[in-house]
Amino acid sequence: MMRQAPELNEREATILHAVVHSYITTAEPVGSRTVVKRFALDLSPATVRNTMADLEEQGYLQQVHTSSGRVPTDRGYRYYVDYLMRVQELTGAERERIEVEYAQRLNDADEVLKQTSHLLALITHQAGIAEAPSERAAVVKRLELMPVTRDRMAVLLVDNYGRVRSMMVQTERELDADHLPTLNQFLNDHLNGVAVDGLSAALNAKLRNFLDEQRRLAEEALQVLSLMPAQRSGQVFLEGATQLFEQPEFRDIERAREVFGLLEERDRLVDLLRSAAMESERTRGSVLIGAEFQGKGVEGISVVASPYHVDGQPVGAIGVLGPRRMPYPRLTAIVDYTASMVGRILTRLGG
Amino acid sequence: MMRQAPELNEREATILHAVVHSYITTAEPVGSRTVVKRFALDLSPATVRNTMADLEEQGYLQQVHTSSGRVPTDRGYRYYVDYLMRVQELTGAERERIEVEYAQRLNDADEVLKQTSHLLALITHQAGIAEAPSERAAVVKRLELMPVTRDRMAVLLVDNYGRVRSMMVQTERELDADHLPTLNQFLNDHLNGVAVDGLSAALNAKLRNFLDEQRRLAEEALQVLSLMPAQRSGQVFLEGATQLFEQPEFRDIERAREVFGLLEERDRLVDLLRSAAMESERTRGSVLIGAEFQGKGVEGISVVASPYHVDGQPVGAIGVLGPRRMPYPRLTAIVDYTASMVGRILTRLGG
DNA sequence: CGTTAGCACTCATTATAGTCGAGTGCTAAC
DNA sequence: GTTAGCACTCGACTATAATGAGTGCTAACG
Repeated sequence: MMRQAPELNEREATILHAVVHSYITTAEPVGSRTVVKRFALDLSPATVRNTMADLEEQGYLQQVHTSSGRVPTDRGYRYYVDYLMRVQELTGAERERIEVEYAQRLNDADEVLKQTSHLLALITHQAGIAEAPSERAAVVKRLELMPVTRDRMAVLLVDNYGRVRSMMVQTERELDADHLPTLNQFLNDHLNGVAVDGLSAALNAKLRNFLDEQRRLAEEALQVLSLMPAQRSGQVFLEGATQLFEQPEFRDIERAREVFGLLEERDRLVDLLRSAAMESERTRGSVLIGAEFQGKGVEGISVVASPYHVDGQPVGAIGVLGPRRMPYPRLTAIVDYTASMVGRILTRLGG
Repeated sequence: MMRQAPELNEREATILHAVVHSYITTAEPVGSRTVVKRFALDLSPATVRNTMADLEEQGYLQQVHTSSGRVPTDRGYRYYVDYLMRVQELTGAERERIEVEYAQRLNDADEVLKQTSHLLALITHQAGIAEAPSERAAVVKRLELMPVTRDRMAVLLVDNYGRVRSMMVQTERELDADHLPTLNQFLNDHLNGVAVDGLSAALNAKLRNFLDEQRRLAEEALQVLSLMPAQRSGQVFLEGATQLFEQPEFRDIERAREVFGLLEERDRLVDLLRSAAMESERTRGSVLIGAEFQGKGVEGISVVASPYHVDGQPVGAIGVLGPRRMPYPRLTAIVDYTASMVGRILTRLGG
């Protein structure tokens, strides 16, 4: 039923599990009687009380006030997530739901991830977050210059995620329209497959091999590329934030305000999502709980996240954000499965 | 000091003005003594009480409970906005602040409007909303087909707002790469200046004039254009929503939830913004108050909005959303001025 | 010695009552 | 028409008590 659980003996583990589980579902502090009854333990409440006191002393549980029931601490949740909770398989219905959601035509990575944040919000009832692959790390599939006005030009770039990115460039001298197809041809011949933020470097490296006409083209191209604005990092999609109001922990206005403030600042949000996704290396489940966001200025929330991979490389992350009291078994399953879906779809897109 | 005020006699108007003004700044129900003192009226509280009772009977004021001070009703706010409030000139500092905010390089309409929502949120302390011009109504500046893979092609479109829109199109048969420049040339020769959602129609209309080679090109182009996905209507930018938590009317969780729910549904948001902006024809100030959003499922909020114009045509709207108790004189001034800025900038972009 | 029954104790929650004061409506006088 | 005076209303705040869920501790039990 549960993994090897260090530090705690079996009874302690059982009772911690019971408390966390009960609290997750009811949002009420858990008393000794409740534990015995709900989990049909063959123990008396008094015994459970003793164990609970031990768990409190070790920092896994906490009383909201003397003589109230117990509530998990961050540490308690962490232990639960790492060692106690049973991995929950997705039901057939859930799996199907996800498949259906991705069945429609999705043309590029941005659409896929927008859809993902929507899906996550919908089925988890938490805030769904999805970070698109960084534009910097993307690879050029196609590059094209397109004159717009006499002194402005659009640099158009299709990357391996199917996204088209356009940047306006102010050109110094007028462009020779007839000349452009040649230049475009040149660009595509030499820059296909290069990482977006390495375009200039790649061209520079090749420069010595070029002669005459080719060299002239390359220099011209370099000039344009140097004018390109810096690439943005991956866009973040967020959906379902309003659902957080349903959670009793956010009925307190100050709390709600803190969280919504966080959600509005996309930089901090990505930071959090990434931190959580990286947890998957260190601990199980890619879960970040409460105060584990050190110095990130938020407390009382958890993030369940998972990186998604394209060609074996992690290129972005998705996840959900909510109160610490979250149904982790279900959420980790959903997030992991969805992340693998996203990876698969993006890989297909890139081909 | 104030315009011709129908329906109400001078004293009533003065007192209504005083009550609304006071309530807007303090968020506290206004009593007769307060009115007399804060506005140095040459009347006794008792007289004011009588007039307030009259105003209540006529539906301009309201008591939150028997023997409490008065609070404006929707109707009261409406009268205040239409007839009583003094138009407030922007201070030099405010105006400069706005100019500075737009001084940086903004390459296309989307950036301009994103910046606008940010600016509005910042200086009004309400939620700032900005709707970009509809992509449908935009005019083609430049159109280009770009092969991506063997059977997929990007249709790239630069519009008169500097935006580049790209759409992936699945092509039936393989594209002849050498042939593409000719086709692109053809498209630009004939479709420049046409509205985006009228491309096919425009080409169809010209069809009979073409012969041979041209006709072949046109038919080819039509085929591609017919595959283009439908244009989206204008994107909405929203910023500063979190600031609404500061307002006492949104300290009630249920209220906050309602509003945030609304803000998350972009369709309803645009709808509201447009309704409010259109008010500028019917009433003064482009303000929509509380229950005036008939059947839109929101109460207790107001929107101050203003359309912006490009080439004399209204093509979008900007505004702010907050509680009904808003500093209308300042907000209408800011929103109007900002809207004219946006219009000016977009016009310049389009040239 | 681990487990449990019993019991005194704590503390959030709820209900009840009382006080205070801002503000009203009404009446009568100016 | 205006105003002073006054009884009245009602939310906000405070105090007090009752309730009950749940605890920690002690002593007895197997």
